Amino acid sequence: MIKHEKAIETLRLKGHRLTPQRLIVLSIISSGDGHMGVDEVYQAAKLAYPYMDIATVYRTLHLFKGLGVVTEVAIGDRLHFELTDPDGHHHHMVCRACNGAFNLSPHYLAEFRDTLNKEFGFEPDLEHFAVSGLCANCRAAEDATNKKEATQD
Amino acid sequence: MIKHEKAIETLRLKGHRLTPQRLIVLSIISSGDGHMGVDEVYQAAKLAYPYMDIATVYRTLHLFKGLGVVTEVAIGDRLHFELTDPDGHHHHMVCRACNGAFNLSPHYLAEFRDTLNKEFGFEPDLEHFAVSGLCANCRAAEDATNKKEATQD
DNA sequence: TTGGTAATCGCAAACGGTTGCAATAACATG
DNA sequence: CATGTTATTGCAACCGTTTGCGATTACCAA
Repeated sequence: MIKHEKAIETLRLKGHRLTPQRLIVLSIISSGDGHMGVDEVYQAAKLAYPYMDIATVYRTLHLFKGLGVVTEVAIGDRLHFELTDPDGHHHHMVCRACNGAFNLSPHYLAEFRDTLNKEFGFEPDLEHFAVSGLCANCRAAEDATNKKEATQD
Repeated sequence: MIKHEKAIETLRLKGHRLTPQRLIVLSIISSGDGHMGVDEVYQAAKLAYPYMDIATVYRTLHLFKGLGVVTEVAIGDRLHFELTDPDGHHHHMVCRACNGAFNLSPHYLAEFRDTLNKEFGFEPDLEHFAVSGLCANCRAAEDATNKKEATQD
């Protein structure tokens, strides 16, 4: 719970107000393990404070993100948030079949970033980075039932 | 306009119907150069066929995407579409400051994919891949006016 | 050419997420 | 502790995108 207090201090130092809503969202994110969907956070927050509004949840999460307290990761087409990892960032690989999320050490992205920097002067945003794809399990499963047809709406 | 006809044949072969709406969307995407925003496509389509609905545009683009006819690329938080490049894919770097999109040869992603494959057995979806970041111009501009405060909502 | 039928359409409502605005409340100051 | 200022809230409306549904229409077979 040290992170908790450090985040609160960050809030105060930057001149942001300490509202019950913010403390609730912070404690929910802190107590959950790993990334949480926005609605997960919202539902949990409503238990603690029934007037909680989804807009407040979004605003709070964006504020925390700007302060570096939480990290945003897009999983599928939904936003998820987790406490920023203090001992170095990690990234995610998200399987499009099973929706499983796997951590990816920044090491594997370092050379990619270097290349983009050198070749194009482009500085990629890798903090909030998730690579979509197929995990080893689902690849095996898909190879088994080998169907590759254009999906149709 | 060969792509055009090939795409039409793909539609028929897979058992999809050749509707005027689909042909219109196809010709718009074919005639535009590079990726187009959905609303761009929609507005152009309404000129050709005033009853065109935005839902139909989305459904058509998703169908084309499933067939490999067009490629989806998320720019900022909006979807864009372009004719699938037949001579090898390319990817995009999108600047978060100026929203400019720069093409990225697949070569620069190849080693990244190889690493993920080898280390994790993970096969990334790099077809519809855009790297967000800061382009060389905007980095220079940002260095000049050196402000780095937590953004606030 | 004429049906029959299922894919596709247009519409409207819903989704996840964002934003404008008036009311509220956190904090500083006296 | 009372007061003023201003950030923050809850609400409702909006955005881009998706989806359910009844009406339409492309396509196939007769």
